[in-house]
Amino acid sequence: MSKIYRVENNIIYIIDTTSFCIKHICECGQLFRFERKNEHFYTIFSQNHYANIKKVESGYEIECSDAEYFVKYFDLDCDYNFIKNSFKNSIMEKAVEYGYGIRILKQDLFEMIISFIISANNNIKRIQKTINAICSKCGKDMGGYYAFPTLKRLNECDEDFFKSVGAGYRASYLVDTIKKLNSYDLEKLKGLDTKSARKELMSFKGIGRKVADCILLFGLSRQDVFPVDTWIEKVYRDYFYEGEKSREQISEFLTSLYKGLSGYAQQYLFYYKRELE
DNA sequence: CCCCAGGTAGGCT
DNA sequence: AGCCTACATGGG
Repeated sequence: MSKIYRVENNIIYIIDTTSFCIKHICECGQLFRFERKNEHFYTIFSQNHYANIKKVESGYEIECSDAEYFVKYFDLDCDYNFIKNSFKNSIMEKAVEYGYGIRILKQDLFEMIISFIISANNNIKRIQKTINAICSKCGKDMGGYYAFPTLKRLNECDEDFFKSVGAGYRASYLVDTIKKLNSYDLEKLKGLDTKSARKELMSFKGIGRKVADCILLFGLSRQDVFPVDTWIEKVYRDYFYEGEKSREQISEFLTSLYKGLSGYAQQYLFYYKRELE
């Protein structure tokens, strides 16, 4: 496998697009802070960084605040062709063909915790709106865009504030979890096995099995998880059905099928199902 | 009026 | 352990 990118003057050039499509990356539900300017130009915000991703004839040009950060963020050294080729059943082959350019982003852990608490029983449009409002009101002004707020800054926000930006009944969960995070070392999660880390995450308000699995996948790069939401429940019913199961049981079942590649499989299936409905 | 959206918490058996 | 329901808010 040869590199799919090179870096020059803090610009990342994607030179192999067989497993890189910015539409797929942005619209498979892993990321809430992005702007689609047009078919060929997206902007992504992560933590206190930005990236402008432009489609060009030879691939993509990524002009950004920190090339090193985004090489890691886009998981550019991972061989997605190998991953895609390891899925053998017909539904996965269709899903991979459809979302060929998906990559699982390596996002900021704290940002994932706050974002996915907001995501519960919510729709993507409103999740994006709420998170953007939190950034513009509490995030550092980076000159043209806002950073995701720090824990210290969010600690000053009360329940009424989170309701005012559209968090709804999740506002109290946010306040409670932010308060607990003040005396919690998130770094220690990185040293735990997936089950233990999940158990830790689920001790916070607003984090159940599904939200925990999203945080594990997108914030801690754990691939042995299979977040089950309404869409994956439909996927189970339509393509994997073997009797009634709870969402947790579906997650355990699909993880037992896809093992260390579960997270990837989940994203291809989520994107496929959601785009086709 | 209903149901749904990347579900979870709290209360009940 | 499982099952039930309320939960803010906006859209179809």
